[in-house]
Amino acid sequence: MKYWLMKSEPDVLSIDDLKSKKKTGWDGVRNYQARNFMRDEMKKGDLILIYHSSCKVPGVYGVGKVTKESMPDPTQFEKKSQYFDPKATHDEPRWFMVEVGFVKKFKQAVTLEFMKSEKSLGDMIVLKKGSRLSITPVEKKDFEKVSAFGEA
DNA sequence: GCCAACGTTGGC
DNA sequence: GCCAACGTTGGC
Repeated sequence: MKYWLMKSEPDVLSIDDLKSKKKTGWDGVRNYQARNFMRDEMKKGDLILIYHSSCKVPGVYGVGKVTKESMPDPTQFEKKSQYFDPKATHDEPRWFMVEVGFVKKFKQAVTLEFMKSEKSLGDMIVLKKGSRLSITPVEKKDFEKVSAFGEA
């Protein structure tokens, strides 16, 4: 089993949205590295730190899990979608997603500011300067530490 | 709103 | 295949 961190803007999908929807297709990712993680590496049962970006207090707000593995992202075929990709075909989809289920919302957010101050989390990719990747693998020890902080 | 960092595109 | 130009991300 692997561990991941997935970014979302709370205006688009917040941890509360995920809680009320129970699960959702993680559509709209248009970055090849992130796509490859979803297409090839994320497996059912993997746990996910749900991170909120582009908001007042960026940080990890809860935990999700992979409930369905790799499938074509339907928004690439929808002409009216902002994620429409004219080069994608049903025979050869370009973009893939996984389905993410709600696990829990932390008692307290583990903020970016806090994670930066916590030297033991220094290896996390999301903390690296200039890191824009919206899906990143997370080490088990870091997942556990962040979870512990969130539930403290 | 600014801007550094990064990814993608396209001319050559 | 290089790389300049452009677009996007995301913290601040």
